Amino acid sequence: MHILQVAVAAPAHSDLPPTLSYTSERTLAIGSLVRVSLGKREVLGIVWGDGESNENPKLKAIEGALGEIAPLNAAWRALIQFSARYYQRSLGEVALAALPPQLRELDALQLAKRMKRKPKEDTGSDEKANATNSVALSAEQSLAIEKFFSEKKAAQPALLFGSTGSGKTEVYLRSVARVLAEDETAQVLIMVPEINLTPQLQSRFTERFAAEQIATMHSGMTPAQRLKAWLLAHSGQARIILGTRMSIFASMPNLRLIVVDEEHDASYKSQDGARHSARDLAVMRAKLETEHNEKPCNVMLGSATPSLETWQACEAGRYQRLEMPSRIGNALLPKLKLADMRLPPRGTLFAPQLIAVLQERIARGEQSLVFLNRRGYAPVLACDACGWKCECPHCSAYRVFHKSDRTLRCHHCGHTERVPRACPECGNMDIQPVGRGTQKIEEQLAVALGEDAKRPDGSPIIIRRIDADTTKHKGELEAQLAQVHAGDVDVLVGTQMITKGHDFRRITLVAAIDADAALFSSDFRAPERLFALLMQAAGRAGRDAGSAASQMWVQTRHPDHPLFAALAKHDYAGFAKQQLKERTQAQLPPFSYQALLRAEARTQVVAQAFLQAAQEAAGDLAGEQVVAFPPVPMSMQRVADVERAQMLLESPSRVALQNFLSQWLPQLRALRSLPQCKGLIRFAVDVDPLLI
DNA sequence: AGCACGCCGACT
DNA sequence: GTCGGCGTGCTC
Repeated sequence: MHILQVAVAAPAHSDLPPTLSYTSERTLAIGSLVRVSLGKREVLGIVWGDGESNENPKLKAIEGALGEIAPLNAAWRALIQFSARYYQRSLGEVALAALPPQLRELDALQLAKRMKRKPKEDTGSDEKANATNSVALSAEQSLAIEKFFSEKKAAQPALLFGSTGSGKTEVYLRSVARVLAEDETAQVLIMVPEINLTPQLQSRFTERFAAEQIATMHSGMTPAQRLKAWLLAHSGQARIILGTRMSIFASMPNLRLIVVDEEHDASYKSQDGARHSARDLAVMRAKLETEHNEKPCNVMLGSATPSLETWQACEAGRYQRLEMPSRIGNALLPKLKLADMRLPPRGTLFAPQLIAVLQERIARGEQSLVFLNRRGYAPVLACDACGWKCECPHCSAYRVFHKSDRTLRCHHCGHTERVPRACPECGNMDIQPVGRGTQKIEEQLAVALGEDAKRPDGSPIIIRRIDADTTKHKGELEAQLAQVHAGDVDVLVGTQMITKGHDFRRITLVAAIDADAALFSSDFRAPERLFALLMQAAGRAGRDAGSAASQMWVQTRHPDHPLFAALAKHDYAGFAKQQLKERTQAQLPPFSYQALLRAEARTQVVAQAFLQAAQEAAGDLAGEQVVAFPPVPMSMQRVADVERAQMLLESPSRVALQNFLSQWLPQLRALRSLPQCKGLIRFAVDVDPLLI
């Protein structure tokens, strides 16, 4: 009789140990998938070890093994183990969440049927005519690839620092081709921030590697598609895996290369469940794969505006930096123009100079892009007489006025109501939308550009708005983008979603309506994000070599801010240097490490009381290395009638913070029974939070 | 997390 | 008299 240690989907902080012991008639390889009974139900588990465990004589036997599926390998298990430890979640929770949902639900019969079905035979036959590397490489690209494969220490992470349009994608493609050609079993993982925003990257991979099975992984897929993609990767049939942050946990037995495109993008940080950073895990995974396998696994992080964490790692020599400063075809980056918003009267939406240049572009038959670079721009309804605003009854937020169906909607809890005819407080009939939504920007822009504005052929101008509202149905985004590409649109108005991933070759002017909120934000990462956003937006313009006169306009009341000086020179390095200096002085990341403890409760008092008790518990453990700041309400204090508070922990040492958290968190469960914590709903820790 | 057991309000 | 609310407790 064998005793197996099995990881099951136990929640973060139940009293259960990391693995549960079961007996088995026959021995099973570590990493095998098994069905086990847990309480009254049968769940999927992963064999994590086979230690003798004599303390419990009445162990249950495993119900069965999923023998058709190969065991998960040691490198994968090491990644799961690391992630559970680092992000302070239970092993089972992380391990099982990393498997496709359908694998967990399938009963043995269905699964056997699926496995028996012959996987589609490789139609690409033997001539893997993959590398149709027809495009000539620039000198910078060649050098980057050579350095990536030769100069660095094995498995040292590399940053591909290439400006917009420098051809990073081609470097990814060549690197992938090289890894696949060197070893016929090799697998590569390409991660992108949001798959639906990067169809161009996806199609370039499918075209270039037409003979390869490519598995895509993202949250928009159906459960069946996810299972299929997972099996393709796990079995090694798919050698290229293209996916969002979830794909970092895919099982790839022969992983040799990980590419993280737009590595600075915040969507690599999960915002629910185990709040992991897929970018950081990619670096760790490459290291673990190298340690556990015979052949090394490399990791390449690509960005024109890297995260300051990554940049600092290069400065410190921990990462290799591959630089590609030039744009392909010598296309010029647009010239930065600042519209000083202190000059026109307060409340002016568009600077007169901006309107003038927009009219010029229209007259020349060129396209422009106008975007709102901050959230909270949504229009709210307000009463002039008594000052009433359309607050959500369940959240500490205003509901947003949707003109199309005349409703007030809360974007946090979904609460929706018809727009009231009169002010609910004082009965005043004159309630007006305030604030600037994209809808309003679109309307006002039409007014500002004037009715007499005409296209070169004399037809009326067309302004097109693209935002979450106009693209919520499938295919709408693509259809609208196609219109832009076809030249049927003169001015494109939208949120920052349109600055991501799409090339608008005919756009010669990009304008950011209001950059100021980020300049003096309490969030220390706001300038970093603003710089990246504006650089990315600028990259949308002037990709065609012919458009030497393309411009990037930014409206601001602080035109002298150093961020704009760096932006004007497209000088990320200078900007990073200045930011890192500030971060050193303030002892902020990457020069310190942070974690947040968040609490949710019926009342704010209880949420804070719990954190208060947690802070007291931290007292002895924290030592001098870890500072626990006082509890504060979260910036979104109430969502769907749940009050939220949080507490920041900071340490100059990652290890000290880790050690502290792993001792502290188990103690916190006991605090729930304190009288002042009655009504606490849940608490969770966020390691390396992006938003504080 | 599920899924039980367990003790108090409005319904056929 | 039951159906069902969600509070507390357990799962190898």
